[in-house]
Amino acid sequence: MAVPKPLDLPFDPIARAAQTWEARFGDAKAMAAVTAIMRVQQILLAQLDALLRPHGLTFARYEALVLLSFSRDGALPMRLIGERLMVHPTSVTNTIDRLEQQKLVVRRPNPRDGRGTLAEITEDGRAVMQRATDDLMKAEFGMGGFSPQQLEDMFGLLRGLRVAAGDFKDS
Amino acid sequence: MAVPKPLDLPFDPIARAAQTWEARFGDAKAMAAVTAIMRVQQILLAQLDALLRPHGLTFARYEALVLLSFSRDGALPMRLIGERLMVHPTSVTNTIDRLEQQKLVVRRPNPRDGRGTLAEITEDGRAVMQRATDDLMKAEFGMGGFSPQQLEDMFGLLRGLRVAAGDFKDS
DNA sequence: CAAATGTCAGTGGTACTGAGATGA
DNA sequence: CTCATCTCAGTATCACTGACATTT
Repeated sequence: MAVPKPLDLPFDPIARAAQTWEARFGDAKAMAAVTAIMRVQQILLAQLDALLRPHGLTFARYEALVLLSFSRDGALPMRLIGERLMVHPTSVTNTIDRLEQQKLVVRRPNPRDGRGTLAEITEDGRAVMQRATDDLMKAEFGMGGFSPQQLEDMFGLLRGLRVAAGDFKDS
Repeated sequence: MAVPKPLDLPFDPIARAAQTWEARFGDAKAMAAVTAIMRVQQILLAQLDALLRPHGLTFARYEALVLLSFSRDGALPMRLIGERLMVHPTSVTNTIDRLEQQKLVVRRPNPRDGRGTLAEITEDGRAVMQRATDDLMKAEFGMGGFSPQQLEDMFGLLRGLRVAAGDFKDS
């Protein structure tokens, strides 16, 4: 996925849609916020994937590598990976399949559960993850335009929605 | 896409990853904000698609219908649709293809440009759009947990990133 | 036995590249 | 002629359903 080309419209297309919406349907704040989130996610994902492509990674695979590298012995059950990354079990299978083909991860049976499989990051995997992380941090994850306070504000605002969706129990 | 099942983790998986990240790589605010945006987009899209499925729509197709219904005579050039919705030309073709199969939109040549094609919303299309909109507004676009002020704050924060990405010129 | 774990096959949606037809 | 518009074929990625084998 390439970085979206600048459109350079002379107006904000979402704000314009919101104006018409107000006149037609009423309050447009929720609609405008949702549309903006969708658009920003698309922009960020395109930027991150462009940064990660030279390393042979997508953002989803990168996240899996980071998670594994953070674990005690570099290995986690498939089930747990899906839980932490909040993705569907079949998506975990797919992600780990690809990482395994790239030799960044190996599968081995879970010694503590005959049903289970562990995904374990390899030395290659750690090296690729480190180089990719350097690039992402240099690019500030595409969030260079924001102050530390704004980043915290955004995380805080979004946290409410994640709790409401049942991702985790608020504590 | 179904609504993601509640995971009900006893902790915030993104916050936990950010903790480890701080210790390992340094400042994690950008990474945490990006990950939260990705997750929230996924949650919202799943909710909206679930609301729209009974109407035979996805969010992308719904947005196209709304845009067309807002236009002066219910018809717009394909090129303009892509510009306003900020999607790739081939994605516009795909979206309009499906809406046309559902008889919610018809294509006709652009009388003012022999190269161009207009997509025009049908009466069926307007009716489906209206019913879908009623449902989405009842569900507050999945943003029921936020105050009007919070919705504006979120839109304002995200606006900066959209301008930086070149979506439109700040005015 | 029921429940959990993981995989596989298949479907549907999105985003893109590259090529090509047509017309401004 | 060049450029813009649109479509098509093909690729990659992702999320999901339903079915299944295996083990707890």
